[in-house]
Amino acid sequence: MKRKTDRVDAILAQWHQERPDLDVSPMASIGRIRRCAQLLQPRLDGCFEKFGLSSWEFDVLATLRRAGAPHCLAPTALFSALMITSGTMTQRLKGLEAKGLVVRIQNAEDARSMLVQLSHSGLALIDQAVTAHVENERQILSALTPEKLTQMNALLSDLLSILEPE
Amino acid sequence: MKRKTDRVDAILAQWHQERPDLDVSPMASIGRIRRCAQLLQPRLDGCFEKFGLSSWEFDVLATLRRAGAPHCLAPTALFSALMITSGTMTQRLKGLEAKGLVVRIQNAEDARSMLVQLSHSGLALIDQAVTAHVENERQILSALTPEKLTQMNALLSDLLSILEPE
DNA sequence: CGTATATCAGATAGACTGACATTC
DNA sequence: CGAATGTCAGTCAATCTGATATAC
Repeated sequence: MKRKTDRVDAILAQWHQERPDLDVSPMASIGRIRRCAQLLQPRLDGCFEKFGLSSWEFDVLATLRRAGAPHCLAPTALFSALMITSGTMTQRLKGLEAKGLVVRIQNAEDARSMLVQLSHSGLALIDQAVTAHVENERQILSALTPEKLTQMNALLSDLLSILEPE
Repeated sequence: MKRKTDRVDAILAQWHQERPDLDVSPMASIGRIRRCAQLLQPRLDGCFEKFGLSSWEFDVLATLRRAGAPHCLAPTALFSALMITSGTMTQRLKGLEAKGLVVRIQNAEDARSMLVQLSHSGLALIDQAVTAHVENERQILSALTPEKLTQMNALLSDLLSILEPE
């Protein structure tokens, strides 16, 4: 049984026609990963918006939440985890603090460093948002069988191991 | 044989610890797709830069190149294919025209419409860049077996069919 | 002294919206 | 006239860089 063709197939066919000298097969996997991510983004954003959050706001709050009680991390830990620069982190935290979702407290053990902590409302909000987010993701994936998802995870994990800085 | 754990596994473990009430399994697939795309981006950009191109410049030129001789499309066709607004397309074309990579010509069949065409240097550049791009992608994927790539394509294609607007 | 932490100001790149003129 | 095409000006959100102050 042949699978349905998607737009990446159409692009590959065009390249094959125009550049028969090239073996463009690597475009198939990488193109699909990128296109999936691109199409996923607005679907996820739609859920975040219901909680007044943007994607990056969700990321910061979720990172703090995952860290466990007392839900605080230093800015350095945050921007390292989120793969952004320190200056960007400062900007993000300013915004989240203005919304009352995080508070900045002094780090008793190192006066250079701050600790960013989820506020009560920040904690309550991210807990609700994560619940909805996972449900949204579940809904998006509901058309795929558990077996396929398991396979996909294993394969993507292989790729991720290659891509991740060691 | 168990697969190597990646950072997504670590995130899932944190969520399991902190929110045992949630079944976060959908995060595994979607998280990996997004993280792969995120890590892939700079790897691809690095190749484009060798040709003085940004990612979006490459996208526009590649779309024109794939269309086949005479390598011209209307702006409307371009921004639809690239999923951006018309205003953004105008900006992009202005930049590419300034670099001499495309030319704008009148559409003889519809005076409202323009045709954007690859210039000689634009064609030569994108042909070189695509060759290098595919080789770069091939190198990135070289650690995965052809069988795994085939499986991954089939699974991602299933997901893409769900995500793509019909 | 040299390194690490965090912040800030300024610059930048990229995108979007809404108004517009033109043509179908 | 209503719809479509492309352009433009203006705005915006998000990022980065480099300089700075402080503390280890």
